[in-house]
Amino acid sequence: MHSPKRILFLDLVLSIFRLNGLLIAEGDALTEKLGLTHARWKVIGAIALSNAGLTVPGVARVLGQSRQAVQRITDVMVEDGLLAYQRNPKHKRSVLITLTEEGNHVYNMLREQQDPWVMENTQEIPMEELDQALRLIRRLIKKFDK
Amino acid sequence: MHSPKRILFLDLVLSIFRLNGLLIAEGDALTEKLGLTHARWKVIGAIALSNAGLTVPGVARVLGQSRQAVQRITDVMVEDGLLAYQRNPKHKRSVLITLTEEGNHVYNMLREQQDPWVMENTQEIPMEELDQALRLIRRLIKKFDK
DNA sequence: AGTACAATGACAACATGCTGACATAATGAA
DNA sequence: TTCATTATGTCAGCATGTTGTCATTGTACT
Repeated sequence: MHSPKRILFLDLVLSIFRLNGLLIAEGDALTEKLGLTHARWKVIGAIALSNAGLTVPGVARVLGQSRQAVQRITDVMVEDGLLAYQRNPKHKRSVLITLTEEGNHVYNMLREQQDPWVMENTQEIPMEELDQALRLIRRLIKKFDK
Repeated sequence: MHSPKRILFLDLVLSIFRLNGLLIAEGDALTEKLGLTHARWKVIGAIALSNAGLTVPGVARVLGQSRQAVQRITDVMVEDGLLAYQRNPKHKRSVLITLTEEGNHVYNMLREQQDPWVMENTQEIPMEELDQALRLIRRLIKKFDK
């Protein structure tokens, strides 16, 4: 049962693992000067993109991670002055996470690094191809995310 | 500079992170009964697929990981009797990794789990789409793997 | 042959992810 | 309202990945 499809799929899985590792390395390199890491990059991005404000479990849901993993990151980022916890009118214990002034500044600098990086890595790739790949990946995500 | 392409690419990056996490969870679930984990799944697969025999840094190169990470896994798997280190005629210190009888047995059982899993998750997806996505991902891997 | 450079094993420190467990708060159903 | 269920914060243990360092072995070049 070494059908071509089987090989193709396992190849795809291994390639996802591989690309994931490389993207983490890219993220770390990209954010090194800012004192960030790839994990903090993900968190600060999620918070910056939210309009209504997010709680810790909220960020975890957005990123598809455990709330404990996110909590550990945000706690450190609050210590470092990038994030602040604010009272949540809708919940007595579960506070909202916001960017501090410094956090906003770091996010803007992050964007200045990230934008050329995105440009550089997509300019030769047609949007059509990006879109098709994204659709397949989303399809697989939906399959596994139950 | 919120070009559609930029959004698309960042979306793709986040989706890769997400799918990676889900695949790890799938791998853990798939191998749980065999006493494996997703990391050991990757290693045993790499070794089983190699004809000539692999060293620890060799496995690391195949998987795109650090040799130290692989070494830690293989050491435990040797302790557990799944792998064995054998003298390498080409190198005094860097031994070859082989599957023990038990390791082979576990790999065969792994295949019995893995094959239906692959079937189930690809039967509705045309090979063409898998192939296109794989090509794009490989293209990105090549870009970042320098 | 000799020597510089690369590859390897071994150990350590650290970042990040997961799950489990427990107490407390929020929510929904009877 | 009361009670069961769910959500959340917190702490702990563990698996896995990274990088860094050092000693040793292999390789290649002069």
